[in-house]
Amino acid sequence: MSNNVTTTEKGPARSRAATRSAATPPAGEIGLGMLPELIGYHVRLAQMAVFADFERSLGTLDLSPGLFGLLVIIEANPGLRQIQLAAAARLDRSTLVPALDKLEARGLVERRAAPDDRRSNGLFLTRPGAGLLQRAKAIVRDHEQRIAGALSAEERAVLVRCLDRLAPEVRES
Amino acid sequence: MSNNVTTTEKGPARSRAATRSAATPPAGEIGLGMLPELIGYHVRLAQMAVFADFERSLGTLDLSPGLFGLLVIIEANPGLRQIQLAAAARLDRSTLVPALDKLEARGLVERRAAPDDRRSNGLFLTRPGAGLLQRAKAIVRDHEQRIAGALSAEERAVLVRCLDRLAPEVRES
DNA sequence: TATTGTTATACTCTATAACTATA
DNA sequence: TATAGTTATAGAGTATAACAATA
Repeated sequence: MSNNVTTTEKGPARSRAATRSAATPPAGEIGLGMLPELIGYHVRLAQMAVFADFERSLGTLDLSPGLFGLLVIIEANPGLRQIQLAAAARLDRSTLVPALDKLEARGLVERRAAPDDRRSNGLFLTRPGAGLLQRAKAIVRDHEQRIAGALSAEERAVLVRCLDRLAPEVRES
Repeated sequence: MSNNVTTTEKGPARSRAATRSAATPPAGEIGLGMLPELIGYHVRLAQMAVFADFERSLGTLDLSPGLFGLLVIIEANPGLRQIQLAAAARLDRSTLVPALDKLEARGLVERRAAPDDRRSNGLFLTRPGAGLLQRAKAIVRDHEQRIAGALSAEERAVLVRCLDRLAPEVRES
């Protein structure tokens, strides 16, 4: 099996690549080789497209996808310690610090000294933080409908189940 | 509808969150709020897991996923111009320069002055570059089997088709 | 004037290692 | 000794703006 130069496998033999070995491949006919056969390639493109919409949507509130995720987790777990939040968000604890600094500087999140262990901080949403998050969640639900609008509820469920089954060995964490 | 603190929606009311407002949520019970309802969340986790395996696999050859993709596209389109490669790889042309510098410094890729337009370079794999790419492709095929091994051929096809239908509006490029 | 490749620069996200204050 | 948070630092990966050579 040789590589496809174009995406189509069959069809009449085009003018051979060798015929124009030093020439420029015509625009619009640039092949991607084996890349479209790789699931990771499609996952990456989907990620880029979904995140572009996500970022543009939340940009209204000056929130990144990452900061939004932190707010959601803090809301679901009031009093969470930084190290626990880092684990839940799959970040290093040092990565979390500047992110929380931003949220705290904007008055959305509060670090309260933990009563039982003075090394730790308990994390809480402030009232403005909770309010902003409610608006953000509404925006994110709109985003979700926009990006997945072409898929039925069943297709979405299948998609998520397939995604969750990818690279199981890497996920033992 | 209030937010779920844990992932489970129903079930007997647990000790109220208010009861331990300043306490630490027990480890292993950290909820993720609405995040698991978002397709983008699962896409991102899958991306991270797949890329981790991809990077580890190709690391053997000191190749990143990005550099591998460039080699594949050049192989499929000998003589490609940098601006065309940038478009195919969805990179800015300025981003491509240091990547090609790396590949050229390792003797894997050659920039040849284009005969018809002296502003442009035609890109070609060297013989060692083509050889390395063959080995890389074999590694990547193994990687593909490893990450998608839990999915049938049909499931993989469904997954890819669903992924390609996400965020269609953002993809008009 | 417009385009190709390049350079300088900067921004985001992330991690590692070392420090501090507690435990 | 070990852990929670912090700091300093660095490395990918990406982009924008400006420049030289060429069209």
